[in-house]
Amino acid sequence: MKTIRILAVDDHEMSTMGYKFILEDTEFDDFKVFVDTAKTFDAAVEKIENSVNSFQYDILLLDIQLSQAVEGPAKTGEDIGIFARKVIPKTKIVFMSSFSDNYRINSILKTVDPEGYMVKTEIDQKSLQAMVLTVLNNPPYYTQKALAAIRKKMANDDIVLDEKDKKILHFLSIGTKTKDMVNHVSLSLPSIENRKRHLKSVFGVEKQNDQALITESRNRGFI
Amino acid sequence: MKTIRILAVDDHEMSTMGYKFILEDTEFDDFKVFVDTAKTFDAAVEKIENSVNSFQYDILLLDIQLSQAVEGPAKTGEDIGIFARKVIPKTKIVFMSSFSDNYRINSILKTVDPEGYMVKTEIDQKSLQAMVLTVLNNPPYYTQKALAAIRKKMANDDIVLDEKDKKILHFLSIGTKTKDMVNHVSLSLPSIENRKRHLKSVFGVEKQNDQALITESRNRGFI
DNA sequence: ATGAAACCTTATATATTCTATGGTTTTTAT
DNA sequence: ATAAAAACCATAGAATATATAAGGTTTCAT
Repeated sequence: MKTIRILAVDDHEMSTMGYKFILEDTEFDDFKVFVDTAKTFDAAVEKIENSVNSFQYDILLLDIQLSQAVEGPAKTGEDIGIFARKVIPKTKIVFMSSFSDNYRINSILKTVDPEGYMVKTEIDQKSLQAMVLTVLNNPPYYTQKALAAIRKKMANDDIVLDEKDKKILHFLSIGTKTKDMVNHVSLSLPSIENRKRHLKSVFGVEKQNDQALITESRNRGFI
Repeated sequence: MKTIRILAVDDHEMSTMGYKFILEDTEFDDFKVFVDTAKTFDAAVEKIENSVNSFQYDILLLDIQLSQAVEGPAKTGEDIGIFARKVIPKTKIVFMSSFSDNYRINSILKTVDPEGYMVKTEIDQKSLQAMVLTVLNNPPYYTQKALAAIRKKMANDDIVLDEKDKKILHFLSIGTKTKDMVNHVSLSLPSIENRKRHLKSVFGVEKQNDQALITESRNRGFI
């Protein structure tokens, strides 16, 4: 019988062990599953590299946030995904993330375009099994919370914000004063005001205060 | 026991009857289902209007293409959805469509943002029942083919085309010659050439012919 | 009441995009 | 193989949109 090889990457050993026990104990029709695990970015990359010229994993289960071994730029599950797409493009990638916020999901769906995205609170035995089957045969597999975020994005797909708009929204959301934004956004004060006005009109909160703008951008998944 | 009221709109009576028989025969835990049907745009709108000040439907099942009663601008299920969102915003809307092309799905997801989208070839008893439950309790519900289209869109979300770009791609795909496009796009010939060049660079098919551009835009779900 | 920040307006400057023109290369039909 | 048609490319000037500077008004907190 065919063996499906899975590599589960998560700094919480309990998670990877959970995936391993559940999936290896499941009786699939056409195959059995073997789950390999890795706890760090480096360990995961090494296992992937070793697999390139031999068996190659069928599925990668990636947590997004991994604890850092050394100081420096954060090495996340997203980076593992980007790396894996290059060296083993045929391997299916599924993110297992505690993040259900739109911003993060949107980012992952663009940079890696994974075959699956599961929000951790929605993972259980049944969904894990369904995920494996769907990802292998007829991707993608998204859990409900991921789907809800995706739906929001699709509904607001006509609204396009450039980097400056996003920065303005971000600084606004953390309470930065408009006049202080010139230090962060590389635009003149009137331009920033102008863009804020424009954003308010785009989000349908004309003539309302900044709080309304922040709330609405959050609702639509832009912050 | 609570009754869930559904209005199914489709010009093929076989479809609406199928939904009716299956759903009314299903034993749901907390409710039973009553399915009303309509075969035309006008009949559907009338039933919706009549419901506004009385029971109000819980779910609308809408086919996109409806046969035309009179000549004139096509009145589609999409229009019914837009109308329903205005007069009965709390009613859940699900499209039951033969279209699985990206363009159509993307459009619907923006204009109506329905709680569900089912591609007809994927509809069966089980999926119908799951759809009702999901849409009522935890939307959205999309079938796999719809999901595949949505995934494509999300992965290419950074590429933004305006109306003129879309027209150029469309006319290109139906074999219109570049020089003839000036009659359709309201741009000068050099501008069209320029946009084509730009599109090719955006889609990563620089220095290749138009066929490559068309193929790539199709792959990414823009045509 | 007063100062600070936010908000708005107008004129000018800057940048982007479109067009017109004229050329070169590629394709197509004979 | 060759001539005509279409596609492709480059440049300069026109049109459009966006940013800035300067100055005024409104709003809010103390």
